[in-house]
Amino acid sequence: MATITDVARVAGVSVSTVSYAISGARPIRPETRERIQAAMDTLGFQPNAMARSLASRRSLVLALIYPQIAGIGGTAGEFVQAVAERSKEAGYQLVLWPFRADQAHDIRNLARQGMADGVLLMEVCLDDERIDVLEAAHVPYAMIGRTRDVTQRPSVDIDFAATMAKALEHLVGLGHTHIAFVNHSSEQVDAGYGPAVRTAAAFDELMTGRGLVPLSRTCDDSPVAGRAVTAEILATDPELTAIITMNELATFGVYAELASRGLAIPSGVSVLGIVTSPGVGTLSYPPLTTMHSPGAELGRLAVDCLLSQLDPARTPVPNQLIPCVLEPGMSIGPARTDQGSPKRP
Amino acid sequence: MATITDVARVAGVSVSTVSYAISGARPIRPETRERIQAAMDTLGFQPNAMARSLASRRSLVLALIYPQIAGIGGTAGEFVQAVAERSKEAGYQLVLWPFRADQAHDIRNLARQGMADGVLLMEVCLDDERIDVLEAAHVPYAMIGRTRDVTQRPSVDIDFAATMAKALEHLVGLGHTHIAFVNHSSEQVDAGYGPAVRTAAAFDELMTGRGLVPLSRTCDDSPVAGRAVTAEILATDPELTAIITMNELATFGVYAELASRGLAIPSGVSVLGIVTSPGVGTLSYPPLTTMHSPGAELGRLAVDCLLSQLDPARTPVPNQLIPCVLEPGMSIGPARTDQGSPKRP
DNA sequence: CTGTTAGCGCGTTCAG
DNA sequence: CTGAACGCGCTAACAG
Repeated sequence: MATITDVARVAGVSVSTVSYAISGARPIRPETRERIQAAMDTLGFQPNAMARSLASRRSLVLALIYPQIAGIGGTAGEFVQAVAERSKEAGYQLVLWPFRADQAHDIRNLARQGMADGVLLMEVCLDDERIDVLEAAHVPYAMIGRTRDVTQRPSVDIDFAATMAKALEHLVGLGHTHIAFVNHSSEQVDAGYGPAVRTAAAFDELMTGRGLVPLSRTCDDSPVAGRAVTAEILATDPELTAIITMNELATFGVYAELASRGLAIPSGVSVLGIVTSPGVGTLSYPPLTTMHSPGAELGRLAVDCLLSQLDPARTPVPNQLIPCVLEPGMSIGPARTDQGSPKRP
Repeated sequence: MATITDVARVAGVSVSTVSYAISGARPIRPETRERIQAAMDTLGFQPNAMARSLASRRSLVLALIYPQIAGIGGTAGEFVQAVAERSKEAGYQLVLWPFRADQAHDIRNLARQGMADGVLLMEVCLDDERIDVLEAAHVPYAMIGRTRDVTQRPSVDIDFAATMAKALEHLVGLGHTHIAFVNHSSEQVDAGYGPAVRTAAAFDELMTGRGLVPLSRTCDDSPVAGRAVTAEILATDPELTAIITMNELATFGVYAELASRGLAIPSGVSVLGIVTSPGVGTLSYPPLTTMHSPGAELGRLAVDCLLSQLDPARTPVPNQLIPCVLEPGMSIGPARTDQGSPKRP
């Protein structure tokens, strides 16, 4: 493996000249630069990443801390992909740190080893000890999600309130007044999982604000649980005409339960999946109308947000909230009026 | 940030003693060891990863080269997760290198920078130039998938032939003789994408071997394409009673097309999804019977396979082929005999 | 515009 | 069992 010293010798210059030719941190005479380039080419020189990092005190590596990449839909996958690609564009590598939210100290210790210049946190909870630990250790970070206090901590997130507002506007505009919301599991709500908490809060507030009765339910992330909660919802409000789900797996159960009861979509009940991965709508029949997460955009923004802290020269990236994007399907229609249609048992 | 020198000073020993206490490469008197440990604790010492790598010439980092993590189902996500966790267990970090298969030289150059000790290749093609480039550069690697020549190159893979054999055995045992296979897209077949090529070959051979007529079709990865190919298949063989799909997105289209024709599953047509992600079966109604990819197991094995090359002391991991695992659903039944049932138009 | 050189923090010989 | 010292390959003063 050729070193910078080899290049310098072959090119007939000093090592610092080679170093500066590579970094461009100081002007080099074109003629010299060409000799150096030729030497690098013939030697197949590639700068040693470790030596470079040790000397410069910058690893050019970002760490992505995540609890769970797998799972249906690939929202997380899409996000990870965007993060990796944006990092590469910016000249950084991305390492994966599979830590749970309660392993804040392991994260801190790893960060202290200088392997990464900054960390990206996914799935931030309302009260997230990782944030405190990272701030105490002066580790640059950016989070996807938000803690409870919406202070000026670096973050990007989905605008859950705006997403719910758009969802309700759409449905109410079609005459729906009896609308249910199927959330993530109660465990996730209790754990302070931001999306679950914020969206439920927005649903309650917006429904009440419109003089409507919010029917909100938590639901385990599974089709089976989705079926059960649908049955329970229909029993609770026989007038129900629309269901908003924020639980992809459960949504398949919602479809199944409605089908087994002979309730057509959308003529019997309209269904709207929010905060979904792109494309999941097409997996159902009739195609589910969705508002999908802007995963790729969030990924890019998160990287930019973190990089703007690492390099003050970069234009700072403000905290951004991005609403989900409506992806029309065929699962939403006007509210059923029940005129002449058989009552459900 | 405390360094090893600080620890040595506080503990009243030399730096090399601290180093050996950490690595355990040479015996240290218990008393001394304790003083060192105490010093490390009070200083919150964490060894600098870059300095360590530079001196030891080992980065303790593995690189995962992937073309596409996103996509429905999360097979890739499950795999990535397993790789990251196994790496961590083994004391390695995992970096993501988002390169396409045709960027072999970029991969080589990155590897030469010494950022990673070895690379993992996903989605290997039958003729994969990355393998040649990596071997020429003496970069340790392990691949998920196989090249055309099944030589002793380090790899782990799904046993597509065995998977198809089990699938056919199951269906034929239930009386099915008119069986179709829905593959990935023709682009992927033409590109030499291993799973598509090997499984199709196995289908043809096994069907013919049983004296049956193989009806094999490529299909774009989308529900729409799945619908179209299902219609075409049914027109081609009106006696068809079973469909094997290796295309998750298309499978949703298969279901939709069958439903729209009033063909019940499984009484009209049985459907078996192979090489799926775990859990997708439950997304359909009736639940799809699947044979899901052993993604997590493959991930762990791939890491072990690579590590066994980096550290000759490890027990070598042989190339392994793992068949998919049957996950019973409700989409398979005995073959329809057509006695008394209305003929399709 | 270019060269010299002192570190960056740690691993690992070689002496003791 | 312990310590001193060199080197890993490169960056970034400082000196011309």
